Amino acid sequence: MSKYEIQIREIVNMHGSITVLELARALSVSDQTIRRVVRPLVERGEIAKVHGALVSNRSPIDPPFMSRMSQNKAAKIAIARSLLDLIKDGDRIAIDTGSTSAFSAQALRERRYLTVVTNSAFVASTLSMIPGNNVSMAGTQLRHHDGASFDRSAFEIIERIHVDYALLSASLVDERKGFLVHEQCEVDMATAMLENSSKTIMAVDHSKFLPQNRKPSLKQPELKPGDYLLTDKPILRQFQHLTSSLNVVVAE
Amino acid sequence: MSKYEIQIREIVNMHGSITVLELARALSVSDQTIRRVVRPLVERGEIAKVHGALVSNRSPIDPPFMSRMSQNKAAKIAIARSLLDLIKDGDRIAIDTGSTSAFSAQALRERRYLTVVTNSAFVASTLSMIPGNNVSMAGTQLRHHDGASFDRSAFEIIERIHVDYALLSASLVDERKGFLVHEQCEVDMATAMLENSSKTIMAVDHSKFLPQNRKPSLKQPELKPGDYLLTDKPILRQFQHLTSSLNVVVAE
DNA sequence: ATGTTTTTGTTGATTTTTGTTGATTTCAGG
DNA sequence: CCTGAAATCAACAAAAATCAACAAAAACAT
Repeated sequence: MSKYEIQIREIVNMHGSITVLELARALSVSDQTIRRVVRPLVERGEIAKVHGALVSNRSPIDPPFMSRMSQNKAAKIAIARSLLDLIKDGDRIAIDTGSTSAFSAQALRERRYLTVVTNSAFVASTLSMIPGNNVSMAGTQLRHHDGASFDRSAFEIIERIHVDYALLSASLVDERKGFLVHEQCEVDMATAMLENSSKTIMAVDHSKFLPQNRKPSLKQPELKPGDYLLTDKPILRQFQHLTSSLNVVVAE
Repeated sequence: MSKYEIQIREIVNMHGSITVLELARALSVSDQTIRRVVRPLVERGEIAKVHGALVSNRSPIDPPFMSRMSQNKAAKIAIARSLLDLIKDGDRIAIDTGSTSAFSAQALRERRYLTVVTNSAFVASTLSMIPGNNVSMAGTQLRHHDGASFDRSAFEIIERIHVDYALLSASLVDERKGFLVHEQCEVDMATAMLENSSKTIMAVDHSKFLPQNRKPSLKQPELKPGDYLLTDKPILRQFQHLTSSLNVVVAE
């Protein structure tokens, strides 16, 4: 491993795309050196190379958020549309971060006079443009991978506004432990939303019921009897004990 | 894959549609090169092509409000792109609301490690997805017509973060009174941003120099000598006294 | 110090990309 | 259906990027 490796990765990712010659000048070495150092990086797939330039494979075009958004797109859109059966004009709703929520926000553009509170800048931006809506963005500093906020002010605002529904999501549904996510701040946010809403809507597409490579371990707050579970395929037997007290809505 | 691919996708998506020749000029290459680079993109379906132009096939999911603010789109895009000459990787910038700012945010996706503070949910959402950026959303309750916030917390956050540049806009440039907007809260926000930045960039397309049906009456804060004025046509004689102490940048 | 190993820069041959020219196609309007 | 302007395509020459090989420099161990 060369001493330039870290710098090169950093610079390439920072620029998105840069020519070998520019990089050579930046590090004051010859272009040939850059080529040599870069070769193993390319082989390992850490950065991509085309004739004329090195390009970061962390493409700014479709950042992680949007790419996550496109996984199981059809299912998420179906779920988002079935949400429209629950949410009526004038309802008040808290919406969490996540790709399903992003699609839900798109769908909810059909509704009017919504009161929305969310910690996702994308959701806030989408729904704030609708005339008649009253949208509050909770939080200040935004995470770069999904444009969501989890700072103290985010919680203060969630806790200040009481809503009819909290729209939550999860990364994995575990047979024994229930709805799981990756980060504690997400649990905290879900808890705050749940506590300040009359009913909770948990939206998880069927892929969340399948085993995953990156396993989340943190448990979402307990749903109340009568809360909703939105999904896109019938609940398998081994999960039914989790959903027996819930209103299960299967989209499609 | 060519080294221009990322830029081409970005520009095409930003414009919605653009001719091959315009794109060639934007990247300072020949039209033939564009055609060659674009061919595989079209084959892969990443952008669409018709006789005469390249058109973005992005789902309506992506630019929710870009279409609504399509007045003088070309001019605003030109201004946004010329902003890239001023703003470098790692700069700190405050961005106000408005369509020019929205286009600027799109353009600034090319930059990395920006510190951004804005009261526009759209700008915040757009730039927060870029890896390395540090984006703060100022404010909570969002106006429905532009997704911007002007509540007390918005000002508190603007005043807490000092930046290199404040990117401001105006609704009309008046020969005698200078840069005008419709609402007092916009003036207040502009003032707060200006006071907490080293340099101010005022971005107004040429249509703002023409008489308008709905006349704004409130005066934006005074620019400092050495501040920037970005526009898309040369300044007419009768306005030159307003801009004499400024760095005027005419896009295109 | 000395010899060995590794890294780096230089050179010229090779490959890829780019710009230019002119022929061909497409489109809009009579 | 025809015509002129604009867009596109094909082909070739020029420019730029890449690669391979070798020599110089630096780092290392003894």
